[in-house]
Amino acid sequence: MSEPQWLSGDQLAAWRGFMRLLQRLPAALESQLQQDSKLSFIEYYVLAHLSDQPEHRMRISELAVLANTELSRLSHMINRLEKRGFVRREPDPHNGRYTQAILTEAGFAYLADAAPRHVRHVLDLFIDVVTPDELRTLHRISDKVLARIEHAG
Amino acid sequence: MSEPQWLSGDQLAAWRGFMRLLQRLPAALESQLQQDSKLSFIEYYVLAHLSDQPEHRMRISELAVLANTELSRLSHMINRLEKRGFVRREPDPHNGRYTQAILTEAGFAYLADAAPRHVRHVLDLFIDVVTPDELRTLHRISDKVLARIEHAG
DNA sequence: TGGTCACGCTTGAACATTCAAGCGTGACCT
DNA sequence: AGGTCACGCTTGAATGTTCAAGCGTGACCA
Repeated sequence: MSEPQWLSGDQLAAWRGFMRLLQRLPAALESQLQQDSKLSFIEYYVLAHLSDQPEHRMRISELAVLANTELSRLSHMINRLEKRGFVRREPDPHNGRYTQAILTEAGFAYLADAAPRHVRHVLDLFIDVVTPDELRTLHRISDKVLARIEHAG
Repeated sequence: MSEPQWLSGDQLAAWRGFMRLLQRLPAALESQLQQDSKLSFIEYYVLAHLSDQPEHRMRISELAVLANTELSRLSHMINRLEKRGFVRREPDPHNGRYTQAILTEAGFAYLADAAPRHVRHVLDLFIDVVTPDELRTLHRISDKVLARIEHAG
């Protein structure tokens, strides 16, 4: 049995290929980030999202949504980033219930150093390999499937 | 800074959408498998690959390649699957250096029970959402990017 | 036959993530 | 003011993964 007969041959082949990509692409990017900057994929994007914010600060729960991660995981992660001096916490001045994560100077500098290599890798492994038309299609697919996932979940 | 300027606006939007998919789709499938069958994505595919083999058995190192995982992780994983009675180990009769993982009857039955729901979910969240043409494009993209990754790594 | 080596796999410790429970703050009601 | 509640976040234990080291087997060579 293995793969029940509800996917056609073509569908199955496409799904398998895509699943492999789902595994490999993030792994490849992680491994570059890890090697060059000792950051996991998600740590990188946490720092990146913070650096996008006006004051380099953001409520932890918002950050969790953007980074697509559970609050608990993010909280542990921020502990580690705090230990490394890249981030610190502060209670939200407007509402003591919230906590803000703030990118430190050191964190910003670290990110600025890591980013070019990471982006180069994204270009090398992905963007440069795909035609603009394929990229558009992929974008459309992503949006549709994501909508389906949100809607189902 | 955050996202350096080496991706155009369109590219960046597409990449972000796709990254989100990269996160969400596996997570959604995992969560279904976990809930319905107490299996992780990768555990499911380890069992599935075994069930594909002639005797429901396979060398652990080959399985690691197919399942896209490190040997060590797989070894720990097989320990757990062994404890659950889904898999057992045997030295390869032809070469004592190798070890085979073998799907037990119970493991096969468990997989057979889990599979339909999983496949249904794959159809629901992914296959049914995408046109045949889009699927073909995605297949092509996957192959190209994977080739690039292998080639680079 | 014995020595060395590469390789497949395992192991245990370090590290990260998940899960369930709990703490503190502010909102709302009386 | 005081009681209750929902929510944001944290915490520690359980679980899973990664990393580095080690064991055993067979290949190769003398």
